[in-house]
Amino acid sequence: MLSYTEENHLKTIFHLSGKDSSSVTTNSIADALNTKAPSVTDMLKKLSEKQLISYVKYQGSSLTDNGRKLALNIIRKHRLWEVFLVEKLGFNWSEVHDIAEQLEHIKSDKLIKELDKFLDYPTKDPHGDPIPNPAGFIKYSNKFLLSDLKIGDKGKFIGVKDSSSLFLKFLDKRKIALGCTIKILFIEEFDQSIHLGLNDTNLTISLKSASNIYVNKI
Amino acid sequence: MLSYTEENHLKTIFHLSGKDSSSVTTNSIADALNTKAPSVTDMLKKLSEKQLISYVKYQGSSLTDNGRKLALNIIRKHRLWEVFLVEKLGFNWSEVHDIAEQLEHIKSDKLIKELDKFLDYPTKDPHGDPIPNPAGFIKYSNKFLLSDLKIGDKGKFIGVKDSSSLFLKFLDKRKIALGCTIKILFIEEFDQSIHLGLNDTNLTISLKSASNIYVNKI
DNA sequence: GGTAATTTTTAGACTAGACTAAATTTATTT
DNA sequence: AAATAAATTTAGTCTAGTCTAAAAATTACC
Repeated sequence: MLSYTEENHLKTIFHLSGKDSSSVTTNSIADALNTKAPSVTDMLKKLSEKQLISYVKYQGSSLTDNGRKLALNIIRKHRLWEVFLVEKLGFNWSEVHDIAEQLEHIKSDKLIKELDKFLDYPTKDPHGDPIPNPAGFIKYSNKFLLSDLKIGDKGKFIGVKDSSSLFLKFLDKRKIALGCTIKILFIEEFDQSIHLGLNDTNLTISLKSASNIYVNKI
Repeated sequence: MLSYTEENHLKTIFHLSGKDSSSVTTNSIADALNTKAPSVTDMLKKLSEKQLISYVKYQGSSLTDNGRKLALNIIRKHRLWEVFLVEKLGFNWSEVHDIAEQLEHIKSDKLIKELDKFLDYPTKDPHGDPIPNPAGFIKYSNKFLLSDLKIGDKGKFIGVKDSSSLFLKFLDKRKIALGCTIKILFIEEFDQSIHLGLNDTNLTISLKSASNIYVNKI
């Protein structure tokens, strides 16, 4: 049985690792968890003993198959609860993270099984991220921030990061709607503002706005 | 912000206190929480410092108004989650306690507000116990175990403690159904078996069975 | 390739919560 | 009312998780 803290470390290592399960530095974990490096070092030793990560002093850590499976189970729980909060309780996307952060640690396999059924087996959370299946398989999405695309790239608008009504109005005014296709035409060197092609029209948005828009690369 | 352990102590003191908020012994708390007396003593000092209980060395503890309010809020959360598990996720009464025991500690006022609305403002949990309102008011029920009634008492059958299918079949066979009125006719001195009046017929059940049946005294 | 800067680990201390064993207070019994 | 029993608290120890400061290893740079 893993502790709250052990679970959070596993989850964080997974998130920092990326698709290739690459090695993660101690400091990056500490930053992500709002804790200090020595605390993380202690935990890395512990998780290594339990064979959930492979850890080489001074060289970083990566999840073992077992650790990865556990991490994905926590992420599965987190995302299912997010769906519940948004779909059933009427929460906004932006409000659910902190609550799901607590709910993900509730221990009951049956609870998650029944919740999954109750939600009708969703495959994505409210932010568009894929929900791992019970066996720990995850279908990686090709979700990117619009600001991370290069000139010539195309993406389909699937979500926002900051869903304040101010930003949603901003999108509305420019006719940027969920599902529409966006093409990067040009990026200003000076301020990284982006010229987009959208529905046969062109427009320009700031880096700040582009950093709030998620797209599936196509 | 209270810790998991502080919350559990408050809740336990409430449950042991009864309607009159009477004083509770250190050992009884330790027993209820499956811990040892010295651990409880430490916590009593802490809760006393926070003005959540009044604690006199060697004399026992009782909740202050503030502590009572916090305890009732935890109980409110516990019971709302139980309703959710049974009504929405299809759990059986007997399975929900341990999970609700975890869920009751999730911290988010909005979550409970929305859950309450989603469940359509229930007033009782699946075991028939009243759900305190958001202000910390609880309508005490007159729920008793059938085995605690005296000769001549009458009760309305509202629930069972052990809801194993074996026991439910036992009730079925004797036509003891939710809502029916039961009168205590006589109690055998030798083995405390109970002679009941039920729908114009009489029957006898054992103490063990009577200890599994909840009624509202009428 | 040696020195400086950075990262990471070790060492040692702290807190919350738990325990055992011993001491103290309260209750019971004769 | 003294002696014994029971309940409760104190004293001291342990673990998990956290931290700061110092030491060690790695990386970067001239």
